[in-house]
Amino acid sequence: MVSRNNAGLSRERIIVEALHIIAGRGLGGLSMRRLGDALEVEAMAIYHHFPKGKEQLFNAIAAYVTTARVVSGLAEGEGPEEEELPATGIEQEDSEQVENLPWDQRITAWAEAYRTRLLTYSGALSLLMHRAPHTLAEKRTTALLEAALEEAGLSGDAVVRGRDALLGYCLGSVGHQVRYEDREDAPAEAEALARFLFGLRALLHGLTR
Amino acid sequence: MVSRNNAGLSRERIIVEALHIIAGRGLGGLSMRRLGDALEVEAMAIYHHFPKGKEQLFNAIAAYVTTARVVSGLAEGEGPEEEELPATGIEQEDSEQVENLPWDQRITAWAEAYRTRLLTYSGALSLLMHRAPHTLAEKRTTALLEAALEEAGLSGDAVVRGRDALLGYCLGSVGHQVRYEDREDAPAEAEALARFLFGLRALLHGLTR
DNA sequence: ACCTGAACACCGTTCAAGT
DNA sequence: ACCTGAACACCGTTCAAGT
Repeated sequence: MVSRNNAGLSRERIIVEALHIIAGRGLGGLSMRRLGDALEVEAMAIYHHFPKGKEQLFNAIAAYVTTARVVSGLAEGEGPEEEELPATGIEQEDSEQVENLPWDQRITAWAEAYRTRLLTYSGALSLLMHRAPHTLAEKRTTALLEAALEEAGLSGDAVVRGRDALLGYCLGSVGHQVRYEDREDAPAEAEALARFLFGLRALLHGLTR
Repeated sequence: MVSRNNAGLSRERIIVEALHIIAGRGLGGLSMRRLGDALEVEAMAIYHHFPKGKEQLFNAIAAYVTTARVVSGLAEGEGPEEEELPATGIEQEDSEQVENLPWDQRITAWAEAYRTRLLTYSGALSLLMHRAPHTLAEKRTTALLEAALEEAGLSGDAVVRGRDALLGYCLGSVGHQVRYEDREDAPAEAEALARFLFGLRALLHGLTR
């Protein structure tokens, strides 16, 4: 046993460690060799879990970041793949928690959680701009938003357009915040959240009247 | 004269060529060496115009993409720097064209132009997520949006919050569109524009009631 | 099945040198 | 002032080999 073979390598461990490096040194600071070092493994071992290399790892990170289970801090299970995942008890708990609220509170609760998740992994935000992996989480989000908007009285094209407006607003609101957060005139997080909710309420109001 | 020295190198030529490469091969396909080849120059010549290297070039690209003059297809002058640029006649013409419209049409005209610009350079969209260069164009946008919202009756915190909601919505709406455009369920551009305007109208309505 | 280690082509950047 | 060309450290990825 001359090697530092760590035997515990998995897709999720790799993704989590990659996100750790991204958080610390930025997306440009993530290299396969550095990732291997952090995992106490030769860089080439990563290719056994992501045969298509760094691009596939990026896709997996994008899927991971946009998967709801992550935000709950309950990400010890399997990591999300490009393929769909079977539902987990945890995710169902999350949605039941919210199931009996009025439509606008359901959307607001989802939006706040999504925003938190994106902010937590803000270093990976630029990965999301060109990747929309098919995940179960994405389908659930679509269903949640469309059902809520229908409950609010929307129908026809307005449902899918309203849903995209909300998805776009959340993505862009976080993007705008992250974009400006290294500037001297950047608002504190409390004010950033207040602005997010202000715009969200306005959008919801405008969509449903 | 043994070299391929092209003598016409400038910051703007470099930026434009870089955006061309990004459009063709993606952000990851842009390397200093490839950029040098496209400019018919040794890669190291670029460092004379961007002494701090690729990161500085990325910042300049981000500034360029978010500068209004570009969208008019009138970008033959000097490129935007990280520092402010003096106003140009072209930009003034643009704003006068719009100056006498009602506030909501001013915002909508700006938003459509901004969206077009971001879509034109969508390959560089992820560069914007972590860069907010101080440009004259940004100050003008801020002024335009805030003045329009005040004219609509907003005051106090609502002005800056409404302004950020609009900036976030535009960025995110384009981001959401680009994100999904390689998927089979992606809407055509006409529908994408319709969705953008639908959400924008809703947001404007909600902000001002 | 899972990981190593050498190898290859490519990359960003520095620096001394050329004009 | 502006560009070249060699050099260096680092990178992604392939592949044969080890266990």
